[in-house]
Amino acid sequence: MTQTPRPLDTHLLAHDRVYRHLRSRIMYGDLAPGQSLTLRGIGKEFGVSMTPAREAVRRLAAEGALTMSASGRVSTPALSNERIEELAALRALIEVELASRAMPRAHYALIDRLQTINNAVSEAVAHRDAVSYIRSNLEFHRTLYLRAQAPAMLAMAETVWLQLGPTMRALYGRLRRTEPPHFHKLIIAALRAGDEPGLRLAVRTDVTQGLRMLAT
Amino acid sequence: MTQTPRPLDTHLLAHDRVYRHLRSRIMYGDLAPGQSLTLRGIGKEFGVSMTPAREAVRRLAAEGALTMSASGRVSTPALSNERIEELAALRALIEVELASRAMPRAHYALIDRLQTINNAVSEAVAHRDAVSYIRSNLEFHRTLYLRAQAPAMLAMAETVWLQLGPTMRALYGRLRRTEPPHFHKLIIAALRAGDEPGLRLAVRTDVTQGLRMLAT
DNA sequence: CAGGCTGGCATGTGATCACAAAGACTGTAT
DNA sequence: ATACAGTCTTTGTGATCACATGCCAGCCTG
Repeated sequence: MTQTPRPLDTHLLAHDRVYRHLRSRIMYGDLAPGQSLTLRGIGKEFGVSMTPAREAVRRLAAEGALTMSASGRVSTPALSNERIEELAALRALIEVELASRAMPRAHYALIDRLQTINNAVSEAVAHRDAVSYIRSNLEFHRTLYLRAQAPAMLAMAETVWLQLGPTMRALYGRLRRTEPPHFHKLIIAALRAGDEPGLRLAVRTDVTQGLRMLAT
Repeated sequence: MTQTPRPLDTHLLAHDRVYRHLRSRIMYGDLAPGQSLTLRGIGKEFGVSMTPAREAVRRLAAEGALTMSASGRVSTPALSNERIEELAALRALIEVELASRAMPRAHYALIDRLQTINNAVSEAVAHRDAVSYIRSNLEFHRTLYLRAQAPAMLAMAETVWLQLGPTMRALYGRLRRTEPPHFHKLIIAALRAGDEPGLRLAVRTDVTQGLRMLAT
């Protein structure tokens, strides 16, 4: 490692840059479900050839963030209700465990940061900004789970978020809510009180509730 | 190479063929932890160019089945004890849920098949064949979980198996056990009795026990 | 006007190449 | 004998190209 000539963009490898950008877009709901992408289009957009575009796309597809038709056409996935329920259950399982592991290490500074992030969530809800809402909501969860010191579990949770990204966008886009996130307050309260069963319940409910209203 | 000379192999796409073969090798412990691979070597072995080899490798790396150094060198991962503990916890979480969901649909035919597979497990243990042991052991679990009708969860479980593959190989390779798998019998018994809490406990124990003896 | 067919365009796949960087190896000096 | 330096080989990366395939529009026919 001589010296990276680029202070921004930690990894300067083309395929990684493309991967990260696309991943963000998908996870935070910039792309609607069913939207299709082309390798040449991605390449042109990022100023690279098809090769790194293909690697990024295949990686995303492997993580379930994109689906590939038999002919190799890629598009953002349109999830069935069963799939959504399953992914919600997975979120509940993993994230409850992460929260539980994070709790003993959650100091006041962390809780304050969660509070701050949660204000951003409320603001996004008030402005009906779906992308900001998803982004700050996930940041709230990630900030808490980071304290669990369980990178493999966190990676799994993020993979699930990734798969739900376009769907969440579609969901919150047609949502008329303006009330701030109630269950986040419960999470913070349980954290403050050191109430582990309460924390588990609050996380499970928060994670499950949003997806429940998908049942058509 | 205009026409693939191979009528078998359901998917005739080069990168997919390479991916599947490598994945099997890793998951079933054909490769020791820390073993390094080269793209040109893989390409030569499968008779393809570097391009599909790279895609297969990157996909495996994305799934945690291979690690890539900063310079892009790939090798099978040597897991830390914390990582192993974490992955074991993940297995417990997900597989207990899968077993629980599979139980209501577990008919006699399924239990018989589990019994048969378990005999293969016993035989592999008796012959001290680590690869056969891992393969039939995972087949036992997969057969049960398939009944849960939860493809996303099963995929996650398999990803964890994949990450643990080389480590399990190293573990069972230096194991001197010859007794047949006790906890599998408990699982089958709980299934027969319709004892859901017992099933959860049996699965959790079976999944956890093997990795416990890793704590150096 | 409807339905099927054909031709052309768009798109993914895999091979090959040039290049850069990382590692290994060898020879030398201390 | 060991440490260092220079080179030579190995290896990953990304661009480009040829090719096969799938999709779609427009046309023709009934």
